Amino acid sequence: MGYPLKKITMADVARLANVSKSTVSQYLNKRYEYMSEKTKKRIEKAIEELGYQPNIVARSLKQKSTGTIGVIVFNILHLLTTQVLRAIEDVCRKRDYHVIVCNSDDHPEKEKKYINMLRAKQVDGLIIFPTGKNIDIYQNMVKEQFPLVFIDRMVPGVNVDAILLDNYKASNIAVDYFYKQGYKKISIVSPPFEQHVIPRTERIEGFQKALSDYGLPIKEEYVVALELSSIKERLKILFTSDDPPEALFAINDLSLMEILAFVKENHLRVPEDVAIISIDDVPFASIFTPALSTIAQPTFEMGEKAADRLFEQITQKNQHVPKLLRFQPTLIERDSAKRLTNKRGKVM
Amino acid sequence: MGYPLKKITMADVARLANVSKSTVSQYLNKRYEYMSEKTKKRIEKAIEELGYQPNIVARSLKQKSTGTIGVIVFNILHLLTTQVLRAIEDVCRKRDYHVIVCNSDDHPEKEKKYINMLRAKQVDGLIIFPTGKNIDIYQNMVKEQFPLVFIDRMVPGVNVDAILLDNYKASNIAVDYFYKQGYKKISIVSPPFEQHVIPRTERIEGFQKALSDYGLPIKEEYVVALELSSIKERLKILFTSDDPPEALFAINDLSLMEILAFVKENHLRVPEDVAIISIDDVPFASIFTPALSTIAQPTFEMGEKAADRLFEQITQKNQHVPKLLRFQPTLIERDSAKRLTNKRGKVM
DNA sequence: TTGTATGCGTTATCAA
DNA sequence: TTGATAACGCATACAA
Repeated sequence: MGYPLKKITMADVARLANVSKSTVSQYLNKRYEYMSEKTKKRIEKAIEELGYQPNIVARSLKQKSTGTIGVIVFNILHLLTTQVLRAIEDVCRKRDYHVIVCNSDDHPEKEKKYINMLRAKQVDGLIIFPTGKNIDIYQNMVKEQFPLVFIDRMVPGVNVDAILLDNYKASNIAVDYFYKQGYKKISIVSPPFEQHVIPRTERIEGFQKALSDYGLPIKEEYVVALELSSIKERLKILFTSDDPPEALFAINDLSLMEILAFVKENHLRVPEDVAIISIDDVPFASIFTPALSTIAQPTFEMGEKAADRLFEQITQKNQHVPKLLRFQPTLIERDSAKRLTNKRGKVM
Repeated sequence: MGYPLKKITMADVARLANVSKSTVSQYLNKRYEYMSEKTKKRIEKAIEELGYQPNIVARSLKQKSTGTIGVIVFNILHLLTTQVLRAIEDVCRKRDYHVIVCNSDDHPEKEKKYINMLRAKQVDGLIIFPTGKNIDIYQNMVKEQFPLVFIDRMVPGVNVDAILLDNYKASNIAVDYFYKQGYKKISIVSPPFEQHVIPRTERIEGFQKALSDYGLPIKEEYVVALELSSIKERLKILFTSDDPPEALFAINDLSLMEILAFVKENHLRVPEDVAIISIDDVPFASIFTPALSTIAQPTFEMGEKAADRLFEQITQKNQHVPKLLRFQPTLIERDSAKRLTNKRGKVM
C-alpha cells in the first residue's frame, strides 16, 4: 500500500466481492435491475476498498467509442479559436466527452497528420478549421460517414456540416455604417488574398459588392491585402497620396492591430483623420481611445452549434444531412467611426 | 466500396498479404530486422490497398500508454493559459503525443471530476493549473507516482513539480521602476485576496515587502483587492480622496482592464495623473496610448518546461525528484509609467 | 439474479 | 524469418 502498485482491475474487485466480473460490470454500468441489494453493497465496498478506477481504454476498445473528439484549429493563440473551443468544451462536458486540441498552423501537412492520428486514436468525431488543402482526406471521411464538422471555412465540393460567419453581411454592415456616418472613401485592410481562405475572400468580395450597391467608388488601391508586416508601409503610401481614404475596414483583429499601430505611429486622429471598423470584437475595444466600433462574430454560438451538429452525427450516423450554416455578425457601435460633427469643419 | 464499411484490422491485412498478424505487427513497429524484403513489400501493398489504419486504442490497452496527456486549465479564454497550452502542444507534437484540454473554472469539483476521468482514460500524465483544494487527490497521485506537474500555482504540502513565476520579483520590478521614475505613492490593484491563489498572494506580499525595502509608505487603502466589478468604484473613491496614489500596479491583465476603464471614464491622463504598470504583457500594450509598460511572464518557456518535466516523469518514472521552478519576469518599458518631465510642473 | 465464455485489435512470448 | 497463442481490461450473449 502506497507503493507504485499495479493497477486494480475489475477482476480484483470481483474477487474481493466474491462475484464474477460480469456482475461488477453490470454494477458499473448501473444495470441494477436484477441485482440484489447485498451484492450491490459488496461490490461497492470492494471498489471503495481497492480504490478501483475503471479503464476506459479497455471499454473503448470493446464499445468502439472513446468519448473523445478531436478539434483541429489553426492556432489556439487566436482569440476566435479559444472562444470557439470554450463553447465546444462546454457542450462536451455535459456529455462527459473530452476534447483533444491540435494546432495545424494552417499547414495542410500538419492537418493531415493530425487527422490521421486522431482517427487512429479512434476519436468519435472531428471539428476542423480546415486548411482546405486535403480534399481527398476530407472526402474519404464523408464517404465513410465519419462525424465531421468544418468551422470558419468551408471547402467547396466537400459535403459536410460547416459553420460560417455571414461574411458578406459583415462587410455590408461596415460599408453601410460608414456610408450612413458620411464616409465615402473606404479602404479595406486584410492579410493576403487567398482563394481558399473563405472568410477573407468573402469579406473582400462582400466589401466590393457593398461599395457598388451604395454607389461608392471602388478604387483598386483601397484594397490593401498584404502580409501583416507590409500593411503599415502601404497605408503610409495611401495616406500620403492625393486621395487618401477616410475610413478603414479591418477584416479581422490582426489587420486591426496593424491599422492601430499605423495610426499611432503617424499621429492620426480617429475618427477625425480616419474612421475605423473591424470584424472581431477585440477585448480592448471599449477601453481604447477612441472606443473601437467593431463587428462581432457570435463565436460561442458558433462553437456550440459545431459541437451540437457533431453529436447529432455521432448519435444518428445514418440520416444526418450536411448543412452550411451561416451565423449573423452584429455591429457594436462605439466611437471609432462616428459621424463627424463640425468640430473640424468636416461635414458628412 | 464507398459504403459505411466495417473497420479494416490487422487481421485483414494479414489475410490479404498472406502472413500472420504478428508479422504485420512487426512491420508496423518497424522491426524489420528479420523480415524478408518480399513479405515487407506484400504487407506494404496490402495496407495500401485496404487503406488500413492501426487502432491505437487497442495498442494502448496492450502497452499501457496512450500517447496522450491531460491539461486542466482554469479557463482557456485566459491569455496566459492559451500561451502555456501552445507551448505544451508544441513539445507534445514532437513526441507524437496529444493533449486533452479541460477547463476547471477554478472549481475544485470540476477539477476533481476531470482528474478522475482523465486518469480513467489512461492519460500518461497531467499538467494542472491547480485549484489547490483537492489535496487528497493530488497526494494520491504522488503516492502512485503518477506523472504530474503543477503550473501557475503550487500547493503547499504536495511534493510535485511546479512551474511558477517569481512573483516577488515581479512586484519588486514594478516598485523599483516606479520608484526610480519618481513615483512614491503606489497602489496595487488585484482581484480578491485568497490564501491559496499563490500568484495573487505572492504578488501582494512582494509588493508590500518592496515598498518597505524602498522606505515607501504602506497605506492600507492603497491595497485594492476586490471583485473586478467593484474595482472602478473603489478607485474613484481613492482618487477623490485627499491623498490619491500617483501610480497603479495591476497584478494581472484583468485588473489592468479595470484600471484602464476607470482611467478612460474619468478622463485621467497617463502617466501625468496616474502611472500604470501591469503584470502580463497584453497584446495591445504597444498600440495603446500611452503605450503600456508591462511585466511579462515567460509563458512559452513555462509551458515548455512543464511539458519537459512531465515527459521526464513519464519516461523515467522512478528517480525523478520534484522541484519548484521559478521563472523570471521581465520589464517591458513603454510609456505608461515614464518619469514626468516638467511639462506640467510636476517633478519627480 | 449471477456466472461463463468470447471478442474487441493490438503486442509479446516463444516455437517452429 | 515467421506464426500460434496468450494476454491487455472490459462488455455482452447466453447459460445457469
